[in-house]
Amino acid sequence: MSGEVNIKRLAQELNISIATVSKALNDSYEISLKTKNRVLSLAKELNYTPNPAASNLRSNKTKTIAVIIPCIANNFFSLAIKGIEEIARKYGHHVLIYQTHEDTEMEMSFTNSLLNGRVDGILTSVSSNEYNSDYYRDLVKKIPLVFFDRVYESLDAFKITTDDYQISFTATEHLIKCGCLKIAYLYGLGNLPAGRARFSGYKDALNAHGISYDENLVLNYSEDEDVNLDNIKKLFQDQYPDALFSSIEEFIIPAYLACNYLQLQIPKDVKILSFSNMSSAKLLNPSLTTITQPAFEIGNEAAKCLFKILNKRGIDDDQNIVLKSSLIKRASTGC
Amino acid sequence: MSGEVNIKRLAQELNISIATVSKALNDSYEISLKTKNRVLSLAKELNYTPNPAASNLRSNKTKTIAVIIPCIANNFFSLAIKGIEEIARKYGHHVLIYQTHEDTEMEMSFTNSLLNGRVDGILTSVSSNEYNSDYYRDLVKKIPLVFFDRVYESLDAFKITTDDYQISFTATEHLIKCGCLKIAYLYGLGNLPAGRARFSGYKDALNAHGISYDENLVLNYSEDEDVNLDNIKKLFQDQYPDALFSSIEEFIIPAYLACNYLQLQIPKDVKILSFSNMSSAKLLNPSLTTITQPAFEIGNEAAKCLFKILNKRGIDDDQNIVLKSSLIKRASTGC
DNA sequence: TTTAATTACGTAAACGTTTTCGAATAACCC
DNA sequence: GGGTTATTCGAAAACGTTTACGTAATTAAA
Repeated sequence: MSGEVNIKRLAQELNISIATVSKALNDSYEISLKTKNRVLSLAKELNYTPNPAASNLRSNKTKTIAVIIPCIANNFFSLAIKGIEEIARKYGHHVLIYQTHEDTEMEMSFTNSLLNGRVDGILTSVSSNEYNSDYYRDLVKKIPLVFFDRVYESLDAFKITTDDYQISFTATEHLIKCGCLKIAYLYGLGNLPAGRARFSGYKDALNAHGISYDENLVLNYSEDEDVNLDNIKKLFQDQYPDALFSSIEEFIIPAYLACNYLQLQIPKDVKILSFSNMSSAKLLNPSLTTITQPAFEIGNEAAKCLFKILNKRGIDDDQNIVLKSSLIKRASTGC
Repeated sequence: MSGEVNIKRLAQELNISIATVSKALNDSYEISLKTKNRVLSLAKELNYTPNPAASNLRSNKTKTIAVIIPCIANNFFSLAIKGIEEIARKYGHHVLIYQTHEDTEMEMSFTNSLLNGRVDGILTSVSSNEYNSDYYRDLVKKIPLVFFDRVYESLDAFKITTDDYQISFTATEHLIKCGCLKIAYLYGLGNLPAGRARFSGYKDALNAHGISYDENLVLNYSEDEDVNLDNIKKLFQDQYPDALFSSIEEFIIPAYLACNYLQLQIPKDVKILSFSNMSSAKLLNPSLTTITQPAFEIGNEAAKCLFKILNKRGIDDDQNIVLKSSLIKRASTGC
């Protein structure tokens, strides 16, 4: 009764050739409706699905895409993946996930392992630890690829990003309007365009309001949580900032802890604002003013873009899609 | 110069047969060290990696595993995936991710799509919406599979779980010791063993301390956030509980919001305790007492278990691994 | 009626590996 | 030196599809 069910078996039981079966399954115009129905119903009865390896080997299509991100345990990326998955399902594609942990070597190693036909295309959000655009300049010629959020600006490639500069400017202005004059900047994302854009928005907003930029108020992110906590404490003790503007979510916890430790009242003594997709931002003590990126939509758009490429449609479309983030004002900035 | 590089090309350039190349690449004992080195170095030079589809088709090995979970944008699952990925990398395997969104139909559909040789094995955390153990009873005979966290108890299969009953008992006792007498239970996970175990721990702890169980204090989870919020408000207005014990993270935000809305002070008027892997639990207002599952380790153990099966080792080992969760006492329970 | 076009299906090659089996050479034993 | 055993490699089949091409039967066009 059983025994592996493959296309040959279907052909035998129906007394037709395997070519006919294959074409019927792929809804080819060469096959009559009658035969198609016979094939389909037997396939269903026997629970037949084509062997992916064989199909892929012959057709050079995998129905699989890869997502390469720094870390999955991050609100932004897990939401983005959710957005990607939704589109992948719609197109019947499978999704491979790779985490680089911000390690450029790993990032390249994963990517290279996908170039032998394992996937049809790649969605990637690059690591912030090194800027190797040479590698990606070659890569985009080899495989359909869409960058999202963490992109390489100079590259002639498809990119989905957000209005980092503008929203950062707006957010800084908000702090200024709330009366802050010494706004510390918690710097993340290294040399990536997103990191630089957020920083520029901050500096330009200061400048536009006649506040001089002070590099002593800028703190760089460390991958060691404890170091960040210590650095923030030190920042408070040395510079007495009246606000913290964090460019990444990872600073939130140490920032709040430092305030607790130093008995600083938020927002009375210091105001806090951060880029974040943390769902509990509204429940923090006090609730946190955030810049929230449309993470799900970014994933969604990136995937849509990739499938456009895979289906050879709209390649002439604009290569850059920029989505808007939103500033959600809450108690941590006071006003 | 270029042109697709495959095993035939390597063979030609080295003037040996493709069989020899293949064996050399797979480190076969039949091949001399000298030839192996020649092959390996040319492969490296040409950036050759075997075509996965061809390899898989012939060998019936995919070097790929699948992870099927309800939702990736959930702290527990994203951490678990991180744990899974770590092991998968160690074994050089790729990881496919599927989200069921608690939809049993989707869950079965995804799973079925993996039975034609797309993956070597599956890690799954089942949906809570329906209890279809018949399906899984058949499934485990067809493909290597390990359940984690959300398992089917009765099944003769590999399962990685946590001490839900015991930790739930302990947590309930903690609330009782803090003086609570009307502890409401926010019920999640439907009919799954984890859901029932957590509930039993709660009830048995009440019983052990001479507190009678009141079903009016039990609230069931709804997938609609607003409904949960309304239900919690209603619960407060009708039953005046002095504590909320939530069996899933999803109740936290509506619970806090309801308290805010009704001007109930935590922990003075009502104490809150919840299962959760939320990293910001310590920053909530007030900080939240949690039962935290070792999510990363669960993923880790589940993956290890799967690779044991795939490598046909230790099949005689115990099929069930139970890890310990921890009760982290914070301000929301007061004492 | 003849010819061309259309429809519906089959034959067989191809995709890039892995693996079985056989063969050739070298090494060893008595 | 005859026979056995290692060692090292190659020829060819196989994995389960897809697809270019051929062909027979039917239909349409002339």
